[in-house]
Amino acid sequence: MEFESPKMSRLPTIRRLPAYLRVLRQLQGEAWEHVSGTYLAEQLSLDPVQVRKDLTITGIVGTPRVGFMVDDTVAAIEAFLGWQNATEAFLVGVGNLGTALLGYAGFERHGLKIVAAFDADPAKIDVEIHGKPVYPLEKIADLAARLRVRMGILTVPEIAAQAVADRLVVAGITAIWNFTPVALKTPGGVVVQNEDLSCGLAVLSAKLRNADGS
Amino acid sequence: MEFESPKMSRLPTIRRLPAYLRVLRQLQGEAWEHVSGTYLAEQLSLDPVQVRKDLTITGIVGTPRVGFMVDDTVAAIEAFLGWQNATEAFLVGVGNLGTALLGYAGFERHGLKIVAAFDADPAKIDVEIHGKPVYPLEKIADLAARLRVRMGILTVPEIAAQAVADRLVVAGITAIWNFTPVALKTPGGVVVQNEDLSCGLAVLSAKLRNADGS
DNA sequence: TCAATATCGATATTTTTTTATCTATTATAG
DNA sequence: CTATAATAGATAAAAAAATATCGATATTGA
Repeated sequence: MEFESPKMSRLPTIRRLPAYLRVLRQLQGEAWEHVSGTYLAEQLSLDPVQVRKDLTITGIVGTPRVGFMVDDTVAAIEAFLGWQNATEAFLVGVGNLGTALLGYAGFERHGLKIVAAFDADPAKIDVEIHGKPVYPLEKIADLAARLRVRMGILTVPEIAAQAVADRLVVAGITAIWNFTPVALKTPGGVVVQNEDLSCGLAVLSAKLRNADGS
Repeated sequence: MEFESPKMSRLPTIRRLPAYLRVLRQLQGEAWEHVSGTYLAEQLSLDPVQVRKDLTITGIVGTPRVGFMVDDTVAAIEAFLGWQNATEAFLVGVGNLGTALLGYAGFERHGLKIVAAFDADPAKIDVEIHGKPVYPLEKIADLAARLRVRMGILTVPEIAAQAVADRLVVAGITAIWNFTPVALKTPGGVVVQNEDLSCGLAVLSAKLRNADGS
């Protein structure tokens, strides 16, 4: 017999949780008490069975003929993702994309708080961008240790990606949100989430070519 | 017996194609003639069998003991994705993220050319951002028809997402790259690719919580 | 109280994706 | 010219995910 690990992978499920959360928060604003999986499914163009199955990963249970308690479900998803209290993060690479992410207020609703940014370009140092201070790369290790920051957001040019990632790892960063297209090599124990825009563009291109190509 | 459609879905495969392309282009720069699936797999931390299987979707064939012709493989992937000649696109919503995307030069290597931007805010109209003109939303339909643009990049605030998407569809746009977290309702025949950052953040959060939580 | 219905949760089935195994081919070395 | 090793490609197996089915339960209205 095999013990059930409290959480197997279920990556597709995890990717859908923020969508549930978004709808649920809106319902909170409208003072709903309960919501059915069927309703969530309709809002998100998903299958009701899939919604219910996804929600089980958080441990929440619904009641027949009633649905799920809205507040409890929000709490369960947030707890599952660790979004109740914000994770502090560094952002490295204050280019177009890095600047945009620094200015995105929505992260705070997603348990993420960017506390400092870093860049190799001296011209960008010591100015604040969207209220966040920008430091030279050399300060990463020192600040990471002092502020106990463990997450890094990587928005540097492709050519610098691996070197900066190495620097983050040395500084004790254990989670990297990688916006470069580079497949980073990191030691075990460091988790990396790749966010390569070209993947999505490829899917869209393929769909488009297939939709009108034939 | 069942006919093989020339391309079944194979979405995960399609998402990996840009990564192969990136490595292959680098090899082109170093004047490699051939490359083995094994080498590509190493570079991208993938399984060699998966690489070979993925590449078959493009129709490219390799030769034993040699591998794949680099130039031919690049051409095959680009042809499969329709990236040989650029698709022209509109971008709607010139906020932080929209501005960043307007400034991203890499799209041109991915068969995408943003030809115009749109925004609801009068203060943003009639200025160029990263060399791209910004027009009011009202001009979408007219310009889409005249320039025969079929792809729209959606970077508006969540609250405006569905309305703007509707406007794009009316204007004849058939492909929407959706950077809002909204599950858009669109008529059949319109392809939508969602690029919700919070999905990736959720995965990273779950991995992180799981890595040190236990 | 009782029947009807909406809804959850569990189980089963199908589909998709990944991984493994095996065979055939071809460049290279002897 | 032959043996060997690296590699593609096909087939099969395993794992993961999506989808369907069914029984149980709680609310509603008669």
